[in-house]
Amino acid sequence: MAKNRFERQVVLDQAVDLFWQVGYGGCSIQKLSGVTGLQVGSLYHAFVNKEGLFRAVISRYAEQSQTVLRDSLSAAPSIVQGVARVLFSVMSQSCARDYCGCLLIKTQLELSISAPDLSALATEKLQENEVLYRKALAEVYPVDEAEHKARQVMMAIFALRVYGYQSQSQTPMREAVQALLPWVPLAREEV
Amino acid sequence: MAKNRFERQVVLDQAVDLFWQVGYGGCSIQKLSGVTGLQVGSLYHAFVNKEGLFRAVISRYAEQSQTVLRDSLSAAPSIVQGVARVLFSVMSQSCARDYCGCLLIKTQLELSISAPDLSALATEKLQENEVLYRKALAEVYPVDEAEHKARQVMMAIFALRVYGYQSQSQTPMREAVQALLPWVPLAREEV
DNA sequence: AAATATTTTGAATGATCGTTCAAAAAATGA
DNA sequence: TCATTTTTTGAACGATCATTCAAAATATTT
Repeated sequence: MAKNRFERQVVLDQAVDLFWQVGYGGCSIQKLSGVTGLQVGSLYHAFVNKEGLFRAVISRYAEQSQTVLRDSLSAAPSIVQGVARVLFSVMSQSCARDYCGCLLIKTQLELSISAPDLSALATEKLQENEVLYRKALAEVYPVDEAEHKARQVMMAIFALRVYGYQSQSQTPMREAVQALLPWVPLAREEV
Repeated sequence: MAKNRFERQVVLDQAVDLFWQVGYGGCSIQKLSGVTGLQVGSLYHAFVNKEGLFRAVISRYAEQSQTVLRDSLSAAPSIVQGVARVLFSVMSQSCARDYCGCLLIKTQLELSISAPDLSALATEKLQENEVLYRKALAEVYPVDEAEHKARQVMMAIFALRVYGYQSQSQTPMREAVQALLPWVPLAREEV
């Protein structure tokens, strides 16, 4: 059993970047070959087909962002300050020059008709994020209120991920999020 | 000067549906030929190329949705009730079986890297919608408050357009929007 | 070291892509 | 009606697409 000569995670990260930028339909196996340095046949050997590679890419992306989310929430002095930090992070990403949104949201929208299974996979991963917020918020709120607030946080992030395409600065977004989620301490200097 | 034998608006509406469902990249000229009944050459004669047809499609879609938006806001007994009606409309669309989101949002996300001009066109049209909300709200609020509330409405709609892919029923969305936009009268029976 | 198993190569396949264009059809102006 | 202009046709082009596969290279086992 000869081992792979490439590092699966490195290849996946390169594939994540390309899919993230141009979407599932805009990304060809030949382009992925160019970006990863693997030949076309090797990609098929390792991931079966384009859909298999994309599923691995979605899982990799979701896994990474869930790790970041978990760490951000647990590292903050309080849950709500953790939520505030995550929101700040999303807002600052939106203003970066090479901003290209959220891969899961983009996948959900792009493939809902032409590849419902892949769209549903992205939806599942997003729902796992909502569960993370719910569990964290349940530590300081009653469960039903935590559920509601988690949904509100998800919706605020969705809004930022879309609004980020037209916003140049963070200020209007921060004001808007503060109005939408008044229970999140965005105003304090240290969040 | 021989007249076109097809009706431009009908063809555009058919093209809107296809682009809306499968996106810019997922939509080929040959498929558009099949859907519209026009031959490939006729489409090129009328719209120059795929990008030209897509620009016309985006304008058509935006024009239609702006008309609906304007009418909804002006027909309501008050501005805020008009906003409530629009939000209800978005929520009910999200729960339809053939839901496929908002063409402008999908375009913005899909093409931000591979076709920035087309992505920016979609952004412009969305900003025109925000202006409509702002002008309407300025009739009952101070201009700066109208500006803030218009942005909040846009963000709530963005959130619904994305969250709609995972929500089965309207109730959780209505509760969330009510929490995010407490000044919008969603609770009343007649909005 | 030899035999075996696995991975990597990269050219080739047929399908589909966006686009072109000369010829045919249809509409208009005279 | 006839000449002219415009629209429509639909086959064809090269490029790119997802996928395949036999041969070569490499790793593991014996």
